[in-house]
Amino acid sequence: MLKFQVSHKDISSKARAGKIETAHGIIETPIFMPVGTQGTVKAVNQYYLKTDVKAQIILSNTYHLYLRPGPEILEKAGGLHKFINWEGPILTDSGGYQVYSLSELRKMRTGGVEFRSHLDGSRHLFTPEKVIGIERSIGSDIMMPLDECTPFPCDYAYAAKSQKLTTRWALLNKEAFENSVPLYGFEQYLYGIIQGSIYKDLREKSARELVDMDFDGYSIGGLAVGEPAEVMYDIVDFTTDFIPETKPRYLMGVGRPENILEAVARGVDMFDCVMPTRNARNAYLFTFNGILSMRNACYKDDFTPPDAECDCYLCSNFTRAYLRHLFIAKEILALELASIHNLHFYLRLVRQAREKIIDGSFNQWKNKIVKVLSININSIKEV
RNA sequence: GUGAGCGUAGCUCAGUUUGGUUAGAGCAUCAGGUUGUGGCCCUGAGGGUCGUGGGUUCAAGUCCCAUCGCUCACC
Repeated sequence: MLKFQVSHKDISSKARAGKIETAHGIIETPIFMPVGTQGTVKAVNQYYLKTDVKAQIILSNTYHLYLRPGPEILEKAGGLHKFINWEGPILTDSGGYQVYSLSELRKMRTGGVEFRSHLDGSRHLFTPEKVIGIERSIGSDIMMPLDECTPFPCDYAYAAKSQKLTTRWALLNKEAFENSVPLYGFEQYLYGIIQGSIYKDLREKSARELVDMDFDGYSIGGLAVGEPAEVMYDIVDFTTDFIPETKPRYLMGVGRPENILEAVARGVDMFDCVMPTRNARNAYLFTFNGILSMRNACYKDDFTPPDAECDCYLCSNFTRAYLRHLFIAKEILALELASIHNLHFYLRLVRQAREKIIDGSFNQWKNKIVKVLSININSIKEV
């Protein structure tokens, strides 16, 4: 069983601070996991990931790694950690999200999902057993089971049917997990993914069924797919009550900085999202004073750091004018610098959240900071 | 000098044959978006004396004349 210890609880919210112990290190929660779909956090090398971003765990993707480079290569390499030279923990998503996001290419079957590769059109079948096998080849510390991520909006009948399917698959995932062994000499763990769209009775049913199966942790999936943020918060708040306090809770694919803080307040411990890295590649910087859109012309001759209060590699060495120039010129360095900054920001955000939980001031701090996080700094300048 | 071709948005060009709503596209510029990631993609905006001048016509980017500029070929 995965070791997880909750050390502090916030008084005025459901926020908690804890530690997850894996073979590749301890993860202090709440935590944000940078997304490295194909065995690389896009545009950020492992050195900066460790030293500047201070990532404690990264996420990778079973679907993408299965198609390329393939499980055989990963096994020959001695697992993903060795292959990519990342010593810290790794969590793998199962491909359940790709079932949703690449939905034109797939067909749901009772036993699994049949899909066509987005790379070459070849046909493949993912079953719970197969996915666990691939995740054994990858050697991720924390594995996600195959699930179905429902879209939004999603009618009740489909959500109910899908939730039932995800639960059935969860059982098969668990069996496959228990009937297989790690390939690289260290323990791997398996979470359960709670589905049920925006319907509370389905969320409760899903949570209860999965908790009965006793997973190492519990993910909340199928959110942040287009529903209003308030609906997401409400479902998260409702769902975390059904997850044992002694298990880590992971809100998949979330989100904006303010989404993360609101979810921490509702009892979530783990997050991942493409936003800091994808938006970085689109010149969108997060800061504790708001958002900077670095392509904006107003930064053409702004020779101040992107965020004067940030000590990341970008902000302690370069100016807004230079970064804007790099983006306009489509230089690779722009993507790297902005990605480092945004990840640095996200990890600093959850680290601060943890500190505030520990010293008992989380909720007030959260309410104050959420207000400024989504402000566009450029629009303030013009007012 | 002679002949031919070309001048339409910042750039590259459609549209001219057969005159007919408010002259378009791609790129660029400017501004938004992006939630278990394809640097992709999506949305919106600004930008035009159709080289210039005259003529024909109800109507000209389109037809006619002149003129200026550029390119190529030949002297």
